[in-house]
Amino acid sequence: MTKLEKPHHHGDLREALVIAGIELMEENGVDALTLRKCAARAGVSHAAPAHHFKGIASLKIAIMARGHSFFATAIAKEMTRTPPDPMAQLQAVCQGYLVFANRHNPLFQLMFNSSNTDLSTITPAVAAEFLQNAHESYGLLKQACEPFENAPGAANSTEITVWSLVHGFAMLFNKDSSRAAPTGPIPEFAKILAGLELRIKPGL
Amino acid sequence: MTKLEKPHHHGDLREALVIAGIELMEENGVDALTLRKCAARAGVSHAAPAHHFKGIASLKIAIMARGHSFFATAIAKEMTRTPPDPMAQLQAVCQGYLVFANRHNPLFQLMFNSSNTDLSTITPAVAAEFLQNAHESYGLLKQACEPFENAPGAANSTEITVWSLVHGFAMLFNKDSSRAAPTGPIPEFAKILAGLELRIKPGL
DNA sequence: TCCTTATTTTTACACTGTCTAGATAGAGTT
DNA sequence: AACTCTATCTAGACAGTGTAAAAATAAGGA
Repeated sequence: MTKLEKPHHHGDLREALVIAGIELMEENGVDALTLRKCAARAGVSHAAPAHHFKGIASLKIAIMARGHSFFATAIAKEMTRTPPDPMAQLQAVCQGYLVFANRHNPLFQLMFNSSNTDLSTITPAVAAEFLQNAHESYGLLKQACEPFENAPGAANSTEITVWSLVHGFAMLFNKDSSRAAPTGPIPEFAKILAGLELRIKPGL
Repeated sequence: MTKLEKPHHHGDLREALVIAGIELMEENGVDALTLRKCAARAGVSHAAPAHHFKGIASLKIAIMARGHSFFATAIAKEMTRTPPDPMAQLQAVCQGYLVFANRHNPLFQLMFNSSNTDLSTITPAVAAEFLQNAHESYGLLKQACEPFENAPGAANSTEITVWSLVHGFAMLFNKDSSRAAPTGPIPEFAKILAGLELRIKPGL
């Protein structure tokens, strides 16, 4: 069979389904993500995905894994174009975090919606990929927190604090959250982060 | 007609649907919330809810409003049983926040899932009730932040900081979040909050 | 070539949200 | 009391969804 004819096999249906899902969400929001629509967009029957993903939950995890990969890339890019000052680096991580949450809002919502994060019924390989990619972005933040002091008796308090802070800020005060502040203008996150008055570890 | 016979009218179907929805979620998670199941549990046909809510989105908003009411109550209760020291009060607010997020996790997830927060197609009265109740809990947090200094040039930085912090912490580090820390044990939130080193306003 | 496996389609089913038309109850109004 | 009018509810239908099973097709090796 020549390459010009349409083969029965798709070639890389798995990849096509992930891409289709991301596109559907970017175009029409989280709820537009549907197994059948993904299949249709990939040019394949609605039951075809079953051979690559155990079900819609499994496909969602795969999409979330891809999202976390983009996420880590976005944060890393922001870091590389920032001078190696500790505070500037940490600001860059948060900047990347918030920019991604804005630019890929539906994907971001999916990634951090805990009702999708039931890995128990998922193909182990897909679950593993998701966890690894998710840890990647956290590693960048952890690394950026390294130079700063922690609270006494909590070796990781800074990273927990900053992660909670930036994540909560992204969830609550991004564009389109109708619940947002009954309390005047929202400060820039950079100012919020500076308000933590983090201290460089002695001897650095 | 005597009160003993079953009337054609339900009596308070609207209320019954809200309760049914909350019960369904508490029993089987967020995804168990379904228009038809709510109707069934309220002992009514699947089309009956249409007269009280424009659709499932509208019912969800009503449930979220009820949730925010419980939420504010839980926070207020925690405040009243705490001595009127500013820092203790703020800790109490966060304690109430996190306890609620744990004890009513599906409801909490629903309340803060922005994909449900499209008020544009909703009955205005339902939307208004939701916004009012949502602002109630925020008011308590704002009030507890009142005694503390804000960052220069941001009159509300403390409340934004604390709200982001506690909300992010609740989302990321509650039980069952499979993405949680690749980084050792999670500190108590009280320690995290104390780490902010908030200062009482001069003259208080 | 034949067999085996991987991939996809077809068909079917239960469940969901929504819409329509019709039935019934409740509350006036005259 | 009879009549209307409105609110509420039921019954039925429809398109879309996820999932499962069986049949068809392609790909690759023996």
